[in-house]
Amino acid sequence: MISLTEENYLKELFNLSSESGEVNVNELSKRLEIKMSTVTSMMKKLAEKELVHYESYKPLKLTEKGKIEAGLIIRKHRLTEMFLVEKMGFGWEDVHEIAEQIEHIQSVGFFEKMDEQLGYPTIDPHGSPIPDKNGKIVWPTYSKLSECKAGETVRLSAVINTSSEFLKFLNVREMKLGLKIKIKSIEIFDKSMEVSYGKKPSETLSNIVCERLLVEKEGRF
Amino acid sequence: MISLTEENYLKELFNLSSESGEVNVNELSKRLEIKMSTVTSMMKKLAEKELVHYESYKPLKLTEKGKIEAGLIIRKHRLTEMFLVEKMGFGWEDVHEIAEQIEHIQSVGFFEKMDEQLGYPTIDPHGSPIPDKNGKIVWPTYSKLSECKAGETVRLSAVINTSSEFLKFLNVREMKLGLKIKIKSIEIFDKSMEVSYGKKPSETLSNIVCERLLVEKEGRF
DNA sequence: ATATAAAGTTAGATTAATCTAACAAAAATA
DNA sequence: TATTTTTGTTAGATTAATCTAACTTTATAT
Repeated sequence: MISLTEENYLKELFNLSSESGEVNVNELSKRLEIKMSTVTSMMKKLAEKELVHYESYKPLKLTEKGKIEAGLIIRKHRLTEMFLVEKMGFGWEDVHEIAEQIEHIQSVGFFEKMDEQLGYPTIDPHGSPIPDKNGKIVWPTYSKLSECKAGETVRLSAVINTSSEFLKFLNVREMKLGLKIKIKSIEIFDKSMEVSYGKKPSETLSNIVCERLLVEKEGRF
Repeated sequence: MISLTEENYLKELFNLSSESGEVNVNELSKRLEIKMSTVTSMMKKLAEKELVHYESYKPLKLTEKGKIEAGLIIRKHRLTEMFLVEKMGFGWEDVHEIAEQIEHIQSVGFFEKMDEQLGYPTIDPHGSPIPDKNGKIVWPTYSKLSECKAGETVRLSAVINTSSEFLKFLNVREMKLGLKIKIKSIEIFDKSMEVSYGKKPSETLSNIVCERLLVEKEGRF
């Protein structure tokens, strides 16, 4: 049995390793807001349970079993977010906090019903892929908007940061997933971008923002 | 702040006192499947927090504050059960276990959305009243079917036991809330009742069952 | 009314999850 | 390379929630 606390460690390990590859105790500690000493002892416990490969002073790694368990928790989180947006009328900026709690509900039927009612979605409201019933996840090949070139037209496919402040920022600018964005020019000095999209003929997006927007390049035709 | 564990004690205290009036440590202990010694120490803790009136060897009583807090938890439980049945397609026999978990979710918006989508319901799928936003509850004046007389026609308004076995028993017999039931006769020996309802011209219900069915007497006309 | 049973309490131990403080290893820098 | 900083570990304490075992109070039954 995996405790709620252990679930949180597994989930953050999973998230951190998809973001930054290698995960160390310090990073995990900061992310969970739990002291390093506590993280170390929890890693030993999770290693006992064969959910984590742990060696002193080495980077942390989930075992295959750990990845699956983490994937299943993230599946519950993302299905919940989708349900909250699609079926309950929440904005994408309000769902994270609730999903953080509902992801720990133990009930196969509950999440199966959500999945079914949503028509078996594969991405959540922020564009992140939803792991399948076996906990497996496939990340589509998105690029950061910040890495695109002037003149390109791209489609907004996901957002990296799901903080409600960032999402509200996007709301104000009428930016949502699926939006077609044209990159008009890039300021070399600060890498800010002048773009057009929807009804907006010209908006400037800072590099900080562009780093957090994932896009797909439009087939040229 | 009230912990999840404390919430469970408050809720069971509330439920037991509406069922049986006075609540003692032993009953609460059995209901929560927690040893009496643990219950005693938790009662002292809840008394510290002014949620329970506690005196050694005396029956347990919620304070006004404790009743409100308990009412708010039960509100979340019953709104959830209603949501699961009405909006997610669960049967009334499957919702208790899930609601036991979701009742602990901390999010005002989540339960407000449920309430709104359900049209501000006042009873849950088992006929129990849903406490209002202030944690206040009003029990309608139901009678037990077992206390009715032969010849009476009554309407099934609530079920006392929400165990999935009992509810499945009712499902098999096509009994659901709102059903009009005619009491044809009562067997004096074991107090079982011969009744008719819906498409069933004659069914026998044991006293055990009749004790768990709450009904409203139909206005005679 | 006294003995027995049931209910309730107290003391002390246990477990999970956390912390602080001291120490050790690894990485960065002078 | 030697020193300093950062990162990681260990040891020991703390808190919440639980338990067992011993004891006490209240209720029940002869």
